[in-house]
Amino acid sequence: MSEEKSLNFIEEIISQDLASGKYAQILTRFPPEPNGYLHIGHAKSICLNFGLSNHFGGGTNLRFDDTNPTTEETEYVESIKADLQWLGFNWVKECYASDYFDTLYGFAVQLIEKGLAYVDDSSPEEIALQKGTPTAAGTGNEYRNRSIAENLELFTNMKAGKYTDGAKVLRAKIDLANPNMLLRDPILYRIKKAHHHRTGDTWCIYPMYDFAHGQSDAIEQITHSICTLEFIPHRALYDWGIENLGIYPSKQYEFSRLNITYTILSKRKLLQLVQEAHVASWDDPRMPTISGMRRRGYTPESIRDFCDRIGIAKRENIIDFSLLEFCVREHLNKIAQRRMVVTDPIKLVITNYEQGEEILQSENNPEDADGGARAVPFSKELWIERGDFMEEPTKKYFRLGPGLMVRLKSAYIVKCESFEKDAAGVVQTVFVTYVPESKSGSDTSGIHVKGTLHWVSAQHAVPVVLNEYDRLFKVEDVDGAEGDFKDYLNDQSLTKTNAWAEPALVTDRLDARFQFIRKGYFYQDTTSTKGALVFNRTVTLKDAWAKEQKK
RNA sequence: UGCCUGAUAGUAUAAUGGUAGUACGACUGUUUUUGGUGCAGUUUGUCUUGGUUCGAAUCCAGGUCGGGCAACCA
Repeated sequence: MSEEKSLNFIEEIISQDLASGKYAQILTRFPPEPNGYLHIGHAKSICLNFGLSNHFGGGTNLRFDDTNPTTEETEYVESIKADLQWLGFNWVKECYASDYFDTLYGFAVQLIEKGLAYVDDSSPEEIALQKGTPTAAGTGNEYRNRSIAENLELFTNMKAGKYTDGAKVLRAKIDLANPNMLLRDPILYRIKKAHHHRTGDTWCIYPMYDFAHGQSDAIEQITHSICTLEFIPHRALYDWGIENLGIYPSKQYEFSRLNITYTILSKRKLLQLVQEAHVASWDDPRMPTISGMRRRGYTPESIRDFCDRIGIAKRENIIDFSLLEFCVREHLNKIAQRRMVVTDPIKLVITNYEQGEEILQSENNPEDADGGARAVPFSKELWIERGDFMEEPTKKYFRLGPGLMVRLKSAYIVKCESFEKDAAGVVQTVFVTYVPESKSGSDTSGIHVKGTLHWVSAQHAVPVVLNEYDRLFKVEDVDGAEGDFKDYLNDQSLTKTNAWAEPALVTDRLDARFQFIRKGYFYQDTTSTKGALVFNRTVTLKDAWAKEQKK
C-alpha cells in the first residue's frame, strides 16, 4: 500500500473492518450474468474487486449469475473467463448461482414455513397493478392469505412442473405499503420451462436476482459484496433475506458505474449493435468490449491503469475518452516497436543518389535503450506521405516544399529541388538532392532541419492494409442524447487504407505492438496473414500539427 | 409531487472541523533525428441560503439541480 495514495470509500470501509477485527481477511466476488461480453465498465468492477482482495489480502470469486436461462449461454461464460485472464486476474473459485439451486429452493421452503412467502396465481399485469405506485400503497390479494401447508404444496407442484410458465410465482410476504417498491412482496421464483446452459432441464422454476444474489454471497461467505448504484434500493431486500434466513451476513456496497464520452456501456445496446450489424461482432475493434479493445491493440496494463485513474465514488460521472487514449499511449510508447508505413504515397526521387541502395539501421524504440535496431533498406526512389509535401508551403510548415530541407528518418537530409504533376495537376513526384555527410548517426553536415519524415523504399515496400478507427458515436453523451442512440453512430468510424510498409513487418512477431512513426499505434488484426498484413490502429499519436492547422 | 441517492476546476478524484491538492484536458516555454516522447510552467473549482464554530468543502436546517425506484431482467 503506498502511503501517499488516499483510499476510496470502499477501501476505507475495508481497512476499518480489518482494523476492528471484524474480518481476518476479505472475500469479494465478480458476478457477471453470462448474457453478453464483458466491456470496459465491467473492467472497472473487476479491477475494484480483484484489486481490493490483492491489496488487503483475501480473494475474489468469479460467480456467474445464471438465474435466467433464456438469455444465458456457454459462449458468454467462456468469453468472460478468457477476458478476465487476459486482464491478468485470477479468481479463487469459479462459482455459479446455478450450483446453489437446491440450496436456494431449500431457503424458499424455509421462508414459506415461517409464513414469509406465498404462492400467487396472479398475472404479471395484476401483480404490477396491485403493487401500487411510488406514491400510493399497494393492495393485497386473496393469495396472500394462503396457509403455509397450501403454499408448501403449491410450491412443490411448481417445482414439479405442474403449471405453465407464468401461471404462478412465489412471493415474499413483506409489506405492500413500503415506500421502497422492491419490498412490496417481491417475486422470489418464477416458472420458466427453458433449457439452462448448465442445469439443462432439471429445473423449471428459477430464482429471481433478489433471491439469488445475496444468498449466493452468503453461501460463499463473501465479506464485501460490491455493486453499482442502481442496486441501492435492493440492499433492503438483500439484508431482509440474510436476516430471515439466518445466513452469513455479507454486506452490500455500491459505487457509481462507468460512463465514457462517445461510447455506450450497456450490454443490451451493445448486443443490438452486433445483431443489427452496425459492427461486425462483439470483438469488433470499435466496441468498448474487452475483446474488442484487445483486438484493437489495447494492453491489459493500459486498461488496468485507466481503471485505477478514474477512481471509485458514488456520484454519476462521465469520463473523457481521451483519458483512455492517454493510458494506452502511455504504455504503448514504452513497448511499441517503431516502424515506417506510408499511407498516401507520392514518389520521392533522390537525383544525386548514385549508389542505388544501401541498408540503414533504425532504432526499434527510442524509449528503450535495449530495444535494438532493425535493418531498413534505402534507395534512390522512396515513397513519402502526400501530406508531407506542399507546393506552396505555409509558414510554420516544417516539411517538404520547393527549396525546403528535411531529414528522412534514420537516413539523410534532403533538399527539394523540383516536382512533377500529372495531367490533372496532382503532384506525382518530388525531386530532391541528398547531403551525403548527413547520414544519421554520423552526421557531420552541421545542417539543422526542423522536420523529419518517415518513408519506405519503393522497390522494397510491402503492401499492407490499415484499419483506422475513429469513435463509434458522434456525440459526447450518447446516453443523454435525445432519441435512438443508433442515430448518433459515426459512419466514419472505420477507414480501410492501403499502405506501403517497410519489409521488417513481414518477419515481425504477430503479436508485437507497433508504432508506425508519426501515425499512431497499430496491432495486427486477427484476420491478418503473412501474405496479407492487416493492422488495426489502436490510437493515433498526439498530433500538435493537426491542432495547429485547426487554428 | 412518495422513497432512495448524490453535488469540489472542462472531466474525474483527494482533503475525514485547521494551507482546497492530484491526474487527464487546455495553454506557454523548453528538449528532441517522430510536429511523438521528456521536462518546466500557466489556467480554471467547494450548487445555493441561513446556522453552529476562533475556524466549515466537511457539522446542522431549508432550497436548487442530477441520478435511481412501480421487469415473472440482472
